[in-house]
Amino acid sequence: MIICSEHFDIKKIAESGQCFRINMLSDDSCYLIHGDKVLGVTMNNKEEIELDCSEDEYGEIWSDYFDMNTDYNKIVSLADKEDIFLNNAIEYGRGIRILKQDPWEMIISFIISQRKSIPAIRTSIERLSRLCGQKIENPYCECYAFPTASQIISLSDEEMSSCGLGYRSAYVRNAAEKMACGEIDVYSWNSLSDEKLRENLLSLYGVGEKVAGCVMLFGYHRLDAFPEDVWIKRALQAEYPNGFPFDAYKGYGGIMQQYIFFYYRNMSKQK
DNA sequence: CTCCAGGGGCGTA
DNA sequence: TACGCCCATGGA
Repeated sequence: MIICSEHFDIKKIAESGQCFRINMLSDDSCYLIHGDKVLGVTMNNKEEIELDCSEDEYGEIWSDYFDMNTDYNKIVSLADKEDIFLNNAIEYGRGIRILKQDPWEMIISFIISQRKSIPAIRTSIERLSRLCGQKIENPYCECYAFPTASQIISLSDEEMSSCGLGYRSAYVRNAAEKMACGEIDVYSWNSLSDEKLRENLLSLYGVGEKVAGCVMLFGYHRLDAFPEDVWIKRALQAEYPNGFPFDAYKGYGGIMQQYIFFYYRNMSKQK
């Protein structure tokens, strides 16, 4: 089916560091893996997006996954008109959305992400899924769902190392053991307050402030979460010597964070 | 408080 | 081909 939005650029979303399972086939075409589904996405032109699914499946799964009920025009219009940097970042990143991804997948993915580049994270997650995830029949690729906790704990240390997890293996195994034995249920954390959710995430071995922030934003859709990695820290230091106006953007600071991250990182790469 | 492991991708020579 | 650089967290 076809959807229309000026805030939907799957390539920018794929490069924005929030999702590691979008595989670009060309500049405007890709497939992505979510749960036990694979979806083909093609950008026919700037504002027309073709999704390879039925209207029913779109309504049941993808509309929510792509967060189509959030009005990005309204949010970006709230940016301070005198903040040239932020307005440039928003214009440059137009099309980025915050996806609603699976909390369990986000916890493990961002534990793996620490001290890794985006391509390296993608490689590790692909290997892990291939090793123990459920195979998904689809017309695009040999695809495997992101593994469950019990699938992960079935792996030997050697198998985990073969995914390039390095010292993160112990973090991943610890979280999977807690989840598999029922000590924690990350899906039930959806109902918690931001503060309690952050506390629970930080209690996991290998999860610090930055990883917790990413999981809150991308796995629990807490739009106030503002994960600060090195790029964001550099951007805020360079562009907001008096501090970023968090209070002015209460309720969607995480969206501003995505625009700033994408813009600043790409500007730095250019030179 | 400071220091540093650890491993894969990437830019540079 | 080879080398240095990047990098989030826990633990010494």
